[in-house]
Order: sequence, then C-alpha cells, then structure tokens
Amino acid sequence: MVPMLHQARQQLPYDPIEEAGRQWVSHGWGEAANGMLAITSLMRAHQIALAEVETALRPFGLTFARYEALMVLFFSRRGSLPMGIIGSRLQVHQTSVTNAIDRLESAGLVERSVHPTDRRTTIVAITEAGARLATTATDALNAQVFSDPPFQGDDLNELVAILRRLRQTAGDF
Amino acid sequence: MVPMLHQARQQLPYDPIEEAGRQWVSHGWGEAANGMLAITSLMRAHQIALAEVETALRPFGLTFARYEALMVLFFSRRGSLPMGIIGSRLQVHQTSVTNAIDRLESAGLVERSVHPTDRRTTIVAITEAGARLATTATDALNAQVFSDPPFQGDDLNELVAILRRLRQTAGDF
DNA sequence: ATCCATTAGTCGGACGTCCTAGTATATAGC
DNA sequence: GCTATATACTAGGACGTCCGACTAATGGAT
Repeated sequence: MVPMLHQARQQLPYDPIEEAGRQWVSHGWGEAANGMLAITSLMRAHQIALAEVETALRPFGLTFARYEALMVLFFSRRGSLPMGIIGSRLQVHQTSVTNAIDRLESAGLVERSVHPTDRRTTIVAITEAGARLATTATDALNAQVFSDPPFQGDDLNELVAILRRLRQTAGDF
Repeated sequence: MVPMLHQARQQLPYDPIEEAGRQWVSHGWGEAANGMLAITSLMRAHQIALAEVETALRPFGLTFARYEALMVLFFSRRGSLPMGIIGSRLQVHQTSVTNAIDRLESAGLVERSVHPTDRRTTIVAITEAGARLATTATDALNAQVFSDPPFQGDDLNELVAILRRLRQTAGDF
C-alpha cells in the first residue's frame, strides 16, 4: 500500500541513484546505464508522490486507489459505470477494481447493482455521500499536493509530455 | 506486487489522463490540473516500467525489490552490509528489507550473520550463487529493458534530470 | 554502576496489485 | 435448440510496502 516515508526522509550524503549509474558504467554496462537510471528514478519518484497523496487522503479514509475509482464514477454522466469500464479507465486489473469497490461500498460511498439486461455485469453507482467526499477530498488534494507540485520552471509540463509519449509508446492510447 | 499488464495493454480510444485533465478544468480546479496530471502520469509510468522489469526478472525467480537488494550487496566492497544500510540505500522501510532479505536468504542468495561488536546489528552477505545471479539477471535486464528504453530523442536524459530535481526537492540527498 | 533513551531488527496486520481458477451469463455455430 | 466459446465478475493466494508494537542491545547521564 503506502508510505509516509518516515524512514526514507533521511538525507543521504549522495544520490544513491547516481551512484548506481557509476556502478553500471564501471561494470561495463554503460550502454544500459541511462535506461536503468530512468527506470530507477521513476520508481523513487512514484514512491515520493504516492506518499504525499496518501497523506493528504488519509483523513478522509481514502487511499489513492479508492479515490481514483471514486473520481471515475464522479465524472461519469450517470454517476454509475460497469466494473469493467472502471478497470479500463484506471488501467488496472479487474480484481483490483473488485477490491477497491468492495471497500468503497463498505464505506457507503458507492453501491453495486445488477445490469438490467446483462446479468453478468455489475453496475457501480456513486452515492450522495460518495459525491460529497469526492469533492471534499479533491479540494484537500488540490490544496495540499496538486497546486504546488515540487517542480521548478518548465519541469512540470515537460514531465507530463515525456510521460505521455512513454505511455503512448506502451500502447495506452 | 506486480504486473504483466495483460489487461491494461488494451488500447483506449483516448488518453484517460488527458481526459482527467479536462474534467479538472471543467470543475474549476484548473489551477491544480497540471499537478494532478504530473502525478497521475507518474503513477501510470511506474506501473508500465515495473511490469517490464518484473517480466524480465521472473525467469530468475527474482522481483525488482529483491533484485535491488541483491545489487546493493553485489556493489558493496565486502559483499556484505548491515540491514539498516540496505534500507537507507534502497530508501525503503526497514520491514521491507527484512522481507526481501528473508526471501533472498531462503533462495540461498544471501546469508545473515551477527555483527561482531554490535549484537543488535544483522550483517547480510551475498553468497557466490547470489553474485552469479546478480550478473546473470542484470545481463537480462540490460538486454531486455534498460538498453532500449521507450524514449525518443532527449526524453531519456531529460526525464532523469527532472526526476533528479524532484528527488532533491523531496530531500533524498 | 545503574537507569533510561536510542537504535537495530522482527512480527503481525492492513492494503493494493497481480495471477490463476472458478462461476454465471451471453452469444455464436451448427 | 443445443453446445462451445467468450465475457463479467469474484475468490484465494503471492508479493511488496507501510505502520505500530515488541525485543534486544547499546551508550550516555547521573
């Protein structure tokens, strides 16, 4: 799940990822060093970002996974979607959707029902409490995390652009 | 743990993250939209990258977490380090180190011993089998993933630079 | 010399993710 | 109409991460 980073906040005397790059080069793996650095950096950046988001959501009893599922429903026209659609929007495994919706339903934020014509399909609808929490949690998240992300200059837009190309290459859209 | 993305490989007719950005703007959260996009992109990019790495490591019975722990030991002068140092190098929680080392030890890739002068401390040493697997797995990882990362032009170096500044802002080093 | 705060590591639990397998329903082929 | 395949979802398990609590050992303060 996720991180407060109480232990990782510790400052190191050097950048451990840069150090890994030096090791790669000195072991004759120089050709792959930059790729390794990119992926390792991505892993760490993800850990940092997730920790901040989860910290902001914790007071609302939400995790980022559940928050995202809630927002997909919040943004939907009818306020309801089949399980499968939620999974494809979030780009996670079906079973992860089952898990997230289970917990949101226990909290009274969404409700399951059976599709009227296709009985295989489960329709998930956001409740009024769910919609209220969606806006409240988003306000907090925007204020505490999204409004002033830790990027200077054009890094923010550049990062989004680079990762967009990555996602496109991976076949996301 | 991690992903083969069998389900998420599915191509969507539009970029779901860009769509989220539009929703943010249309709900009056425009000021926070770019920050949301950056973090959401980071999450998805992490998922994609991790899936590729884990796929390459699976034949060796390794996960990325265990691989990283193994490499920290592989790169150490003596081939051994205290548990705590491993955690600070990898920037993960102590209990994650205990978990990873447990599994590496079960596989005969590392060995625990007690520190000679400080009996609280556990020293972890890489075995010969561990060192062999470290090089083999790295060769595979370099060949299958790190050597041709999915970036065009200068995206690779730019990404590393941007994330380095992010990590620095977060206090990593 | 003794007591107490700090440090190192482990244990158990919560959570998210994936995978495999299984059930129920829908649809296509014959 | 009946059977075979495909689809939608759930169940159970593995794994990594975090947190809180616990044990053991160290070292400083008195």
